[in-house]
Amino acid sequence: MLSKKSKYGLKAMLELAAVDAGQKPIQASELAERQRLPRKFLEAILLELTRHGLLQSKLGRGGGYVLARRPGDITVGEVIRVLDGPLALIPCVSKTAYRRCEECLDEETCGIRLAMKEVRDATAHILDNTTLAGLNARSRAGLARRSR
Amino acid sequence: MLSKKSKYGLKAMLELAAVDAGQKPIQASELAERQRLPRKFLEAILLELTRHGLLQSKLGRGGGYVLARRPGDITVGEVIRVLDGPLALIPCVSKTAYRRCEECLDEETCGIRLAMKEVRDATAHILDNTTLAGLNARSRAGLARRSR
DNA sequence: ACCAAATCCTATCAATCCGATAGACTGATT
DNA sequence: AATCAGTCTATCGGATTGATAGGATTTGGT
Repeated sequence: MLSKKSKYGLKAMLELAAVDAGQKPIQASELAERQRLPRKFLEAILLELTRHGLLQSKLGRGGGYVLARRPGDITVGEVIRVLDGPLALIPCVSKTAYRRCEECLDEETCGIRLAMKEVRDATAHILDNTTLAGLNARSRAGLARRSR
Repeated sequence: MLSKKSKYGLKAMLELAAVDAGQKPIQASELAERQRLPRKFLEAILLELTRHGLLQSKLGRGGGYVLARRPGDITVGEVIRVLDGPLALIPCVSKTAYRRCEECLDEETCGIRLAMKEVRDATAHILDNTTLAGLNARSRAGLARRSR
């Protein structure tokens, strides 16, 4: 399951991407309100995203958060990896955080591993090619279609 | 993450599929030993798989477990759904167990939902087309390649 | 009839993670 | 100085996870 942490983090990032005048920072409280997210929890999430270089923060009055890169250059995969860890369903097929499965008798011929590798590759392919900008564009397209 | 429950369950199912004379039941203790899995925990898992009709059990002495269908007719997706629940990463894109995301403002235009739907479709496509027999065949193929 | 072997069932457990909140501190702006 | 907003630490209840214990029940062998 995708944790609420990732969900909330993505919502905030998408919101920031949608505004994207690229300049004036938006406060955590503002983001929380717009998306109806628990303020304090969101703060912790934004902090983590900042530490990992996906957001830039500005302290003090008039401060807040801005995307560290352009919305077309930040992928959903990145955000999820920061907040939830590796995409792979089992550690032995993770590219970013490989670990052996301790109870596995023979990794090379493990059937489960074969299946999970396929899943992880497909997932990574999708999420690493889905950018914030791209998602927002598709959202807007859906909205337009509905109101016709 | 794939839980150990699913992992252990799949290992046991694959082992049963590999034997597959289709007749003599294999005991939980036997399966646990061959795959080095905690016996009691595995028992509970096998029980659950039986309840959901993926295994057939035989009580009493000489009892044990047999696959309920042929190994080519049981998919990895089925097993995981029984033991871990829906494949979808968020409930609002699950086909087998749809539920609304309560904090979502507008499901139709939710960007996260769009991305997660793609992932769930790709995952389901893979896992629902991967059978126990198929996996075992690929394992054997890998083994043969190695020993050349 | 009896015993042994096996599944089935219930209860419980420690450990971990998840979602969330509180409060103090630091830095920037006016 | 006052205020605003991010940063840090600590803590919390609750749920889930992985696992074990102990017994009840069914079956086959002798």
